[in-house]
Amino acid sequence: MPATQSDIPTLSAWETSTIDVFVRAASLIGLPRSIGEIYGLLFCTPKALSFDELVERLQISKGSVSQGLKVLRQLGAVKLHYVPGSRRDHYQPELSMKRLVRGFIKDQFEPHLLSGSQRLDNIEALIQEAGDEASHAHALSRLGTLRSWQQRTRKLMPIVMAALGGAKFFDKESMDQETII
Amino acid sequence: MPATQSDIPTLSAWETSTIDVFVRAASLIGLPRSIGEIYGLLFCTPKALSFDELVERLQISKGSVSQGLKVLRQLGAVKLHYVPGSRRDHYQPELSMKRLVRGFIKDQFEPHLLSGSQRLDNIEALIQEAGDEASHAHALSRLGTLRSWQQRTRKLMPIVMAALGGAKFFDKESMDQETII
DNA sequence: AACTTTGTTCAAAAAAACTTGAACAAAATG
DNA sequence: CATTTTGTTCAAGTTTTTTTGAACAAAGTT
Repeated sequence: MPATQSDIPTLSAWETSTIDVFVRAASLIGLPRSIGEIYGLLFCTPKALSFDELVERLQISKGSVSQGLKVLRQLGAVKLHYVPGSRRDHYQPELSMKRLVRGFIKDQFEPHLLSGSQRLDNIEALIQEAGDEASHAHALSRLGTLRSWQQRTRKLMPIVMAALGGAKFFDKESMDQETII
Repeated sequence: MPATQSDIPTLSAWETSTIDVFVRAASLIGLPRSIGEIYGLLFCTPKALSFDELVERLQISKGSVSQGLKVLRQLGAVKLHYVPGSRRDHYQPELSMKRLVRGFIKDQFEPHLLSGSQRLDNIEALIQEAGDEASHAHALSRLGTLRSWQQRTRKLMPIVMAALGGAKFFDKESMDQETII
């Protein structure tokens, strides 16, 4: 008894529009369309969706779904949801903006900041061994600017997270939306 | 007397590495390599550079430099610098992190947020006219989440700008780096 | 006015990013 | 253990983005 519950229900108008919002958002942060589609459909759907349901409803290839889910898991943007009686993995979207942002920063931003530090040290060495003494001062000054930017970016992250975690703390005007923390 | 001061001085090692940092940064925020190169070279150089100097030193086409400078001007990331006795435009980099970030947000981020509002209103309409009454509640709940995210993003921007404008206000530990505001 | 300098535009070429689908691995089932 | 189910991998194909360079416009020179 296969119990095939797959009618491949087509996407409704509001689902299509909502997915479109996520496709645009994905592209804004440099993620491919397919990832926006996957997250978008999970976001629209009340119950957890399986791999196959994503393939069928979005009409994209298994390869895209597999890779897309991999990235989304890594970002912490989707969670595995165990469904009793099914062998398939089921996925649900992470709905906490704070966690979504943290995942993105940790995965896509911080690594660049870190590797940046080493690069700047390397640049300092290159300036030292350069022949032209006259321009050392300027080069070192600019390197200082770069280091200052990097430091300030690092300090910004906790502030952003704090603002998302308890907006109350920073903004007395709006203790209203407790929906999603 | 043409006074041609163009030796096409080749890029030094530290300049190449520094430009590389900006190429990576550009790619991180979704801007093409050539824009990172242009800003990077301006950043490295003590004096303002002309269009031609950018073409020659970076060895990229006039088209790329023209388009790249256009975007950088729009972002407020480079400033025109008048050089007496020269008919050419000369450019200098914006060195204020706060202004750079503000330019980026204003130009690349806010437009999406704005158009987003209209899209969400449109989605609400689509939900209303949908046939399936049962799922209205869920759809509207998710729309609420989207609106909350949008609102929180909007509130985040001023906080970020404030943190960059006077980090003093948020972080008592570091009243040290007054270099670039 | 003819010529030169300076920079922009845009169609075509090149490069990069994304998607597909078939082959493959891993694990459950009969 | 053979078979089916479920999902991953990756080379090849497709699409999108970026770069190039030649034609063009605008303004300054002589």
